[in-house]
Amino acid sequence: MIVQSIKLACSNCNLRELCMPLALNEEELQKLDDLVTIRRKIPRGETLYRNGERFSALYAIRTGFFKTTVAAADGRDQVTGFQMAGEVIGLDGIVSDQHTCDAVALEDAEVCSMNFDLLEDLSREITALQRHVHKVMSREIVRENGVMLFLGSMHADERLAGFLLNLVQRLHVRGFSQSELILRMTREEIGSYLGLKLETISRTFSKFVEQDIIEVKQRHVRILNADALRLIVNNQGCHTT
Amino acid sequence: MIVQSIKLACSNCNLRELCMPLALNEEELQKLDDLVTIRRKIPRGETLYRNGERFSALYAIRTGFFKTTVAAADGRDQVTGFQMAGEVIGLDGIVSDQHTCDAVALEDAEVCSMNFDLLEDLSREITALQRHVHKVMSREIVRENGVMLFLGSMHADERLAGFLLNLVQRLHVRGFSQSELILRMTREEIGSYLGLKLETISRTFSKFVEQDIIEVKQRHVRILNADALRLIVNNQGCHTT
DNA sequence: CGACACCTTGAAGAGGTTCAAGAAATGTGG
DNA sequence: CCACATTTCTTGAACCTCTTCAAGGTGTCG
Repeated sequence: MIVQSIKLACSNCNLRELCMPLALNEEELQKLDDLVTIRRKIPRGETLYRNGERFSALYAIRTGFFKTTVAAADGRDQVTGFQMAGEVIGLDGIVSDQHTCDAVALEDAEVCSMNFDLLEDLSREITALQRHVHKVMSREIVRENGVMLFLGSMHADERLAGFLLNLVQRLHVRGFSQSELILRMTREEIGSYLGLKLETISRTFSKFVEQDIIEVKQRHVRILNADALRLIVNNQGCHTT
Repeated sequence: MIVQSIKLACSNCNLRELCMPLALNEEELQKLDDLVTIRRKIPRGETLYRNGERFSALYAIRTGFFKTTVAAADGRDQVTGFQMAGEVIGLDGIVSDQHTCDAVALEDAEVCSMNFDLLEDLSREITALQRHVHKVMSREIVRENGVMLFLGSMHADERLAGFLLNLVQRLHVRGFSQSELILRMTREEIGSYLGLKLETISRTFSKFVEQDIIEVKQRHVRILNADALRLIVNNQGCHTT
């Protein structure tokens, strides 16, 4: 757990548009910079926080890729999300002052730590920041609603197609390709997130490859036919069998 | 859509402990009362809000019972939650100023409408209220994490057992029995929530009845052996087959 | 009382899982 | 830099849970 006291500056951060999309004046930006003072590096495989740990801060991801998981009483666990640069994690800890899931770096990562008490103080002063915090939390609720729809009423190929489209869309917003991506997680982690076994993920990938919808070389995926994926998600992909 | 301008008073509300568990002074309570001025009655079967509708307020449920659903592009829909008195709904609308799910009353209901802009204004003034809003949203995120765990990695009997325990626990907090409950929703709605078909719900109920874990008379359920349900959820109920 | 929505149960079927084996990639230490 | 161990991925075959389809039963409300 490496904590560095490097002075950061939201005002200069190229992720601000994603992370803090606000129209702030000079003074407000300065206060924001004062809030986000600590940067933490999380090597691949290490946790940013764990279930049961005391909650004190939200984290804005600067670089890297995370998964969050919740554990059942008997040890089974479920991936609840994958998070990338510009996204905020740690919201689960607010309600009970304890984190209720684990956040694990899937590649070397760097996060900006935002002390939550200070964030609350500041968001009482800066209306736009208050609104932003509310939107970040609401967005997470809506995202989870979408996952529930996937898990509760979609087939394996629909889930995986939607997953790929979602990933590539988020990467595209960050300036990456619309059609190529590198998976930072294993088949097993994808499976856990989608409520499927790793073998099913592998088979479904193979099926998509056979249909010339994607190319797969290990973690490297190229989308050849995004429309086909969209049709599959919308359950109109039956005739393509 | 019946809107009444009845003057309400949080200060007198017997649900305040659930809905707004705050230590507020006289003046703050008065401001809260000013915020919550509109009460809406929603007859059974009607919607409080719909996907696509403009978002303007959160709703605190005074009486009655709701379900929320999200719809897929092809029409399939998924129940994302059941909400009862003292719970707050509408959080999904904050992020995009539009609701992204439907909220349907499963029995005649009454809600207190809280204009969200005013709520934000007030929560900048009252620290305890700000904190409370954050906790309500975080609680919803954590709840949905739990549902994802259910949907993603549990069997039919585990899901239903967990569902019953959760319902009865929430009812108990509200002063109802720990062992008896009346289901306000159909088997199909339970099934949708749990990612199962209504026949599976029915069969699993029957299985629990045969094992003397519960009694079922239509919507009326009596829990005879809560420990057995807990064992099932924790995946230690195998030997009871 | 009749119409309708809801629930139960059986039998057949499908989608995904489990088990197993081997291949490919990745990392480690000499 | 190569050999070896380990992790990850793919694919096949058998199996199982849940779904689908179907029919009949129960409760409710005008």
